[in-house]
Amino acid sequence: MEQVNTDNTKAQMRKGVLELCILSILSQGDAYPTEIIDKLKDTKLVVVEGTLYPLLTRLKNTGLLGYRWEESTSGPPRKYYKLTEIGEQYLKELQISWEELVNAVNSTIEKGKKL
Amino acid sequence: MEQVNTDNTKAQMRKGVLELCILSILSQGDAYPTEIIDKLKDTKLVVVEGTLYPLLTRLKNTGLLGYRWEESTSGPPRKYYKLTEIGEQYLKELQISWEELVNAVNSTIEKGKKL
DNA sequence: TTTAGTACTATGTGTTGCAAGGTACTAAAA
DNA sequence: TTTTAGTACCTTGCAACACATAGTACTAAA
Repeated sequence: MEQVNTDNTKAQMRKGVLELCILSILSQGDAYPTEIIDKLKDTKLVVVEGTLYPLLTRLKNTGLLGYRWEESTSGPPRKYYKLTEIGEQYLKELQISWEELVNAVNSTIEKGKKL
Repeated sequence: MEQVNTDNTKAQMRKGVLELCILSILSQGDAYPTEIIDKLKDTKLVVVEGTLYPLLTRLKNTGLLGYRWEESTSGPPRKYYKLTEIGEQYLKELQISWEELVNAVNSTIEKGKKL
């Protein structure tokens, strides 16, 4: 018998929506990775470096993000990421997909609650 | 430059929530796999056999589901899955996790839309 | 000159969704 | 009787992803 692992499922649930959240945050203004992690933490979405950095690189390589280096007075230079025009369009698509998913899941849950 | 792949992200978004949806459907009453796929399709969540069967086996092995065989007059026998008591409790937890996720993501999106 | 804090990067692992292919049962058509 | 269509279940192999872990490097204060 395998173990019941709620935490694992919670982690799985977050897959995919991270991309949406990161693009949303960057639509508010440029940000560097550590800043993004803090902002996600504010909304109860805990993401660690090992997750965020590869994801940002992926988004950059697909042309959704650009970046620039900026000096810091309190440590190493920061890599500020910025939403490209393609990224903005893509974000709108993802927002629609997200709404559709929420509706689909909620309608399934609602049907269950009726009985 | 890699390709921008919306479909892939959509698929990723659904990860984890499938478990929630399947348990929700089974909370409405016992069902066999093909039936579950049809019900998910009704709510715009397309799931294929290669996804569902391993998932059902996993849920059974963790004790969240049980099953029984039932004869059919129109084809091979059907494997009816049923939510166990542990499964019902687990479903409640997942529903809470889902609500938390929706709130977290929506608050991130909302902040973006303000600017 | 050592320590603490900040920041970015790389590697390896486990889980998962899915495509593709396969088996087997029933009933109706050829 | 054989073939075809419909239904249903199952397995294998792959690619993507999140994460743990470990490492490098810069600044400032102790």
